[in-house]
Amino acid sequence: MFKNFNKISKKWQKIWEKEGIYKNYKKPKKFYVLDMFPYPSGEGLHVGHPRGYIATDLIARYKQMQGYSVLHPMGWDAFGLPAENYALKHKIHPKIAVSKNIKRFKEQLNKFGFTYDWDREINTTDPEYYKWTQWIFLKLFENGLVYESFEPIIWCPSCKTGLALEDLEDGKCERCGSEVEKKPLRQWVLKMTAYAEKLLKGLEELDWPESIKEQQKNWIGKSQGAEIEFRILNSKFKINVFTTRLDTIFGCTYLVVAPEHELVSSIKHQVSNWPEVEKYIKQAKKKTDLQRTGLTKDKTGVELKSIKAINPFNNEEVPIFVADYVLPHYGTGAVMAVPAHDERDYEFATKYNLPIRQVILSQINPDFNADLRGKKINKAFTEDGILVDSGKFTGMTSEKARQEMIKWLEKNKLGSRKINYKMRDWVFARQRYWGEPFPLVFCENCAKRIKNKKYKKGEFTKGELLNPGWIQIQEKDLPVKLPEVKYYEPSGTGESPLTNISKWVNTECPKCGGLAKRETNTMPQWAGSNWYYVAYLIKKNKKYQWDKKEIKKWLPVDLYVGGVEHATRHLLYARFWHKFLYDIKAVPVNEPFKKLMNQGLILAEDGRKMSKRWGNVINPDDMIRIFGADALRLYEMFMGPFDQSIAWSSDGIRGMKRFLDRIYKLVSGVRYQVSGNKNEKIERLLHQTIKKVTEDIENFRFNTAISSLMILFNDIEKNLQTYKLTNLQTFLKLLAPFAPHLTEEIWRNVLGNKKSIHLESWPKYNPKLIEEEKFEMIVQVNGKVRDRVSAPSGISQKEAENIALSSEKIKKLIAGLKIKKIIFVPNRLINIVISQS
RNA sequence: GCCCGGGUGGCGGAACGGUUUACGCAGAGGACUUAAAAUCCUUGACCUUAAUAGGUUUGUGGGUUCGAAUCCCACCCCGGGCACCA
Repeated sequence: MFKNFNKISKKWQKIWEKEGIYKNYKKPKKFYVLDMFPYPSGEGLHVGHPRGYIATDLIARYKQMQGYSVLHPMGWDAFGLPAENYALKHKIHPKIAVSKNIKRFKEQLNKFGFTYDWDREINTTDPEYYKWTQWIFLKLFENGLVYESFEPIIWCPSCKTGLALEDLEDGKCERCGSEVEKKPLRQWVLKMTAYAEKLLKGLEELDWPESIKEQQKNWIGKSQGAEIEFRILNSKFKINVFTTRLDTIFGCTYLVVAPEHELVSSIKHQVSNWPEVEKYIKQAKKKTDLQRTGLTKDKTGVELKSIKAINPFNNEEVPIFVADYVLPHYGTGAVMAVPAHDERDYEFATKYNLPIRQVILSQINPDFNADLRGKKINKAFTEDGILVDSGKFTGMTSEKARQEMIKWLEKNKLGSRKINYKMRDWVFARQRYWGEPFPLVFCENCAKRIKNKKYKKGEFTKGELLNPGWIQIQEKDLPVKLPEVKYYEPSGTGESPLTNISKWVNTECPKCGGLAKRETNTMPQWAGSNWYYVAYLIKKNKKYQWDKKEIKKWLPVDLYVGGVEHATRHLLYARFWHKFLYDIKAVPVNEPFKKLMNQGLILAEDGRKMSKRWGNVINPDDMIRIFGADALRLYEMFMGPFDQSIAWSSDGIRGMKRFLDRIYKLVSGVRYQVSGNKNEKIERLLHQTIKKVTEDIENFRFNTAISSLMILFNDIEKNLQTYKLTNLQTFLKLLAPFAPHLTEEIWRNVLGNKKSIHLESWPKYNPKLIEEEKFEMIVQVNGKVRDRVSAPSGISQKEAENIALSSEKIKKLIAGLKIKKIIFVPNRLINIVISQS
């Protein structure tokens, strides 16, 4: 190996830091480029982690050269289960573990020569930081977007905490892989569903990968339909059902309610087979969602005997079933079953021998109709069609019928238009130590006062009235600090370990001054990452001030880079909080991240994920030691398309080192023409490269940008004597964002420039200089390449024909055959079409 | 089951209606060296041919087109997401 650049790299990193070349925030145009901040785990970084950071760094440098004020900060997401589990395993306090890990991560990152402004470094576990996490929570609470719930939630028996739906992977705990259970638990829940429509709508204007938008859209899961009221025969009770297929209602032959449905217990005296029903319900409630909804599972259910519901459209009496395939938390927890037109209902009806009645005819496939009508149905027809046997709606299309039927429902006050979302409210409490404490206390006295309505108007906030007894800590008393403890193991009882610290728990009520107890649950890991992109903007002297001027200056984030795995977690949560902050006018824009890019994974050479378990982890420290930071940076960008997963290759990085060595060798060892004659060929290649590299960086096609830089350099090497110094300087500028250390060394040390290359301006290309004067014309006969001839650029079809037809090869091929037509693509090719003999 | 993304040399990939295989890696041959490493030069899919040359080839099969890796239809395989949402 020619030269190890590590000393050089370190030298420049120090100088850049000292000169503060990345902290130029005075330019009028701003660019905020953000990485998804890492979780400082005990394992340290492997070469896959920095792939996104290299890209953002490259873009930061590129934008700076284009004259932008570039903000590129970095920080640590350090609360939550992984840090706490790591601490438990290694028997050190999470606070110590976190600071140790951060130190390690920072060292590793700094070796890459990234442009981070470390003055703005943030850490979600810093009380000064979580003061504002708590502040946002208070605002949510105050505005009635937080409620206490005692519903059974998902519980991980290994992590000993409740989880949100989003924390599951394949129905198992995303952190430890354990089978989860259901457990009734006191919970704080955020009303994320109140923002469902805004979250969905906001997606439209975002420059995000379509697949991520699609994932969020599916997660939000909007359906438009109708809610219909079914009366119960001989009873005051009613059942409301939600359907998106109102047009099929004449085919409804029974109703199904979830075991949790309130109707079931309220009318149990009228149910003749109650013991049987009760048994079924008990069993169903024990199951987790996975067991209940697992795809292999057969549908089961039990009829509520002696009870009938009345279909408001035809006054038909239909039986009612309890079945666990109906979900309690979606829609009304009850459905009208139309077995002829819904696969699930069809399956259930077939199993329990219930009538199947077709009311929609297929317009596309009449065979299907013949089968359905009269004869035995063997499959549900779930598409739209034409209504039959549907009273006055017969003959309408599904679309039209849905409209008319809703009108009819609304007129007769039997139902209405309704929109439902799959997304659920966010279970926001964890029964663990290592998280943000809630800024809430419980006061018996205030609870009583609220219940007895003995309070002054305006004394309690919306949230306090919604959750009687829960009182907000005042803003001036934030942060509520996480107490220092010796033992922080989760109790497993569903109570947080904080419960045992009576000194901390017992406090004074900020409202009435009476005795109060602190909330002992903590916030989930995602809380701190919900607003960290704002935190960078408002940090000053280790403290944070909600500085609206700074926020306005920088938001939204212009470019956000990170992994796809956050599609329905962090990226949805953060958008939710942001939209809330927008509504209370704490931020000036309604979406936080304008453009999003996902980096692909870097897999180990064996094609598996890098993991300690497989012993296939590649450490960037080693790569940097052997090949240098620039070679590693360049290689990670060159490997393949940025958003695609790709396997590491230890040979590949060697090639990059070779490329850099060649550059250094050439520039430091040879004299070049300081002034030379104008060389059009070189100018052309140079300007083509400027264009290509610029466009490729804009489009995240770093691999092809690098390859065009290689093409240019190969030519420089070959024809060195014809290149001018300025040509070489242009090449170095184009390479600078990719290989910042080497280019800086050459720029300042070898070429003797005073100012950093990273403060130079980005080269511009001249479109006129790109045009070629000659081109290689492809001559095809019947679409097959038969010859290549040199031709002047811009020639007409006639001229091209003459050139093509004078080619000996072509003459031979078409001799004696009739030319049917000639296709000419200017500056590219000519295709002679002849009749086949 | 549904929704995305992807199948191109020995390998990573490039080209997204017009030369398939840019650029890089690995390989082969050569130069330098006592030798090796490093470096530099040459080479570069497959089949037929002594060579010239011709033919085949972008997962498979069909279609549109003067011309398809690229557009359309059907199927196969790999990766990811969602999953009884009425």
